[in-house]
Amino acid sequence: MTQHKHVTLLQVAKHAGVSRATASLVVRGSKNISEATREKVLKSIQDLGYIYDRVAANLRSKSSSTVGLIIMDLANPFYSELLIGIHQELTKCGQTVILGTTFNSYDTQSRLLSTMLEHRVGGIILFAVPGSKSEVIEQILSWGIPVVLLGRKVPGANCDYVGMDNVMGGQLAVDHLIQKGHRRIAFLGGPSQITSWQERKQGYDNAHHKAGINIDASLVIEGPVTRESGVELIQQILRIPDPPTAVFCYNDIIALGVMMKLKEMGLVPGRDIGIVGFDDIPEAVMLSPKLTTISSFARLMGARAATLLHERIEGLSMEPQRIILQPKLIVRETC
Amino acid sequence: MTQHKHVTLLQVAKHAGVSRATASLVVRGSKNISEATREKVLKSIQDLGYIYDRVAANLRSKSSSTVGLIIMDLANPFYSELLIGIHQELTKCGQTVILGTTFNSYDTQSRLLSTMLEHRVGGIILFAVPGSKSEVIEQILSWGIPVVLLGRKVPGANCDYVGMDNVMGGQLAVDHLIQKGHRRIAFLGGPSQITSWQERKQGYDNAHHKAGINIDASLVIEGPVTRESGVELIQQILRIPDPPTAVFCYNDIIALGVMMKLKEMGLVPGRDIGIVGFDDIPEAVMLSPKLTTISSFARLMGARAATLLHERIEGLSMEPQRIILQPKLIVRETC
DNA sequence: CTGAAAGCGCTTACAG
DNA sequence: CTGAAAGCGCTTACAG
Repeated sequence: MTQHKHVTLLQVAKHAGVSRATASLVVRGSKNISEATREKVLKSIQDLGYIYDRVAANLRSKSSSTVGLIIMDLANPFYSELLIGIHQELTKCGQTVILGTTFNSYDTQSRLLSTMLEHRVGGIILFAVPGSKSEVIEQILSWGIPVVLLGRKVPGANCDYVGMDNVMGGQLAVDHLIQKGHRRIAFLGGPSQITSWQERKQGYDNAHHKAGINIDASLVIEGPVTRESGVELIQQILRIPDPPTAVFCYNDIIALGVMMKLKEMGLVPGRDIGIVGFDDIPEAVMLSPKLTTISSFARLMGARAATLLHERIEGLSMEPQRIILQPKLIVRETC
Repeated sequence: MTQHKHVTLLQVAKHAGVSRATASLVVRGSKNISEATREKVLKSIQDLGYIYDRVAANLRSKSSSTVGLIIMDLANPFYSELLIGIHQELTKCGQTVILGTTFNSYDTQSRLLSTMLEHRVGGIILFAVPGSKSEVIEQILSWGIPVVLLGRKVPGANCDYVGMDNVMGGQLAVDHLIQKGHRRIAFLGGPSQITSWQERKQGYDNAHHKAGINIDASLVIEGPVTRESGVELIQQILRIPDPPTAVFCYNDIIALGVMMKLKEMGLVPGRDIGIVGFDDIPEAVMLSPKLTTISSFARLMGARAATLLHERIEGLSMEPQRIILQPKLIVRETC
């Protein structure tokens, strides 16, 4: 039963009294093998404790059964949700996931990309770091390895993209705040170099224009995507001469920090100050008051990216796709 | 610059005017290569757009640069934290992580283990599903592939284990509740088949015995590890004739559900009913009132497991280790 | 279904 | 450092 030395397919074949080619067909689940032969081989595999070497098989057949996934930061539940969606979908089609996290570092991303290419992944799902170059993407594509960009576009890169309508999301959020009577609305947090920030800001602008409200640039402050940054930014914005009556946060993580600090200051979100987040992470509903936010359907987004990548790997040659999910305003208690 | 066909090491060698063996030494960073030769080869690699094929190299040299990681559920921040710790540590030593999630399904775990073995991982970190058999572990070990068990022991399996002192954790939690004057303390949630549940329950028992309080079996209800389960269980336990005045939750996820429901019922955790959780997930501090809990140092636990696995892979042959982290009571606002 | 041969891209081992 | 050969474990292609 237990076997200490490495068992190869040839040994299995000998044990079963068939040829190596036949054994190979059996492990790959070929149709043109008689039931009797299949059973003989499977029994030998059991008896010898044989493990199929997918790595060797991939080398010979020039195929791959792995997919690289590069995201920013597991600590943000938004990415966990994304990962869940991707992982579920990819596992369904027999792909194994190689994981990498960049923590927003360009160098880390470069290193991860190299590592994954060296491991001969069949494709890559990339949540790109700010400042990513389209040349890098194009180069990978030119090697025949499909790339699906997730959440953030890379300007100039002509490849598949799955993301959401951030402009619309920003607009929905700010429309709602305006409709609730707010006129001075801050936009807090997030790095302004990335497209999703720019797009949400665009939505913020659009909503103001539509309502005929002038934008006060001092109400827009960027920052890293952490709770700490939220804590910091809300203090900063409340110190200005004419502070905002409501805040649109770049995402829920920022909103978490903002709310923590507000409660500490004795202010009640939703009563004393309006707040809208972005992403609808599971935590949003656990806060009190519950966070009003824009859902970005992270799991679905992940699943879509996985499906798209899988189609590419299967060689369905179509034009680069752009899948843009529509955001949804989830009104809860903070506005 | 850009290259459409697969470039091999032999082509690089020819381009650089050296032998294949020399080129191989360069890509592996060997010391006994002159600086001039190294530069020539590196230039050719650049010019041709060569990608080192780690898969082929691993096949030939019978080594591996990947590690398999099997956990339950990414949606629980406890596992995200674990993953962060593991991932950071493993990346440091040049290992690539292959990820799998079981969602508590034995079959899924079996499938993931097979897949990882077929991918020739150098080792496996396993957060074992309830009901895992020690034979399976022993078999993998017998193939020379180290396994580190994380968080949950598998009875009978003689291999490395990194976890925490759950008995002590349970005891700390319940000691604290007793010291705060509670006498009827519920233990809610978690699957009783897994060792960590049994150990926390043991701690619960110990604290009661130490204080000379009888245990009322009707105060202990198990259940799945979800917020929904927390919501359900707190309702159930408050309906009994003589309800508890405090609750020790199997973990913070359960506590989250419990607190949500209590607040909905108009009860204030910490004032009307005492609550202690387990794990100290980042959310614990974001709740209001903030959750008193037992920290299980997830990131550290992950890092320790990764280091241990790495040592094993390096072939440091020592007795199977048991690393048991000490839990810590974090007193906040719910008790 | 079998059998013998070649090859995937690399490393190993060795004589020079 | 070079060069030629063998081999890691598999698949491919083909004649039988």
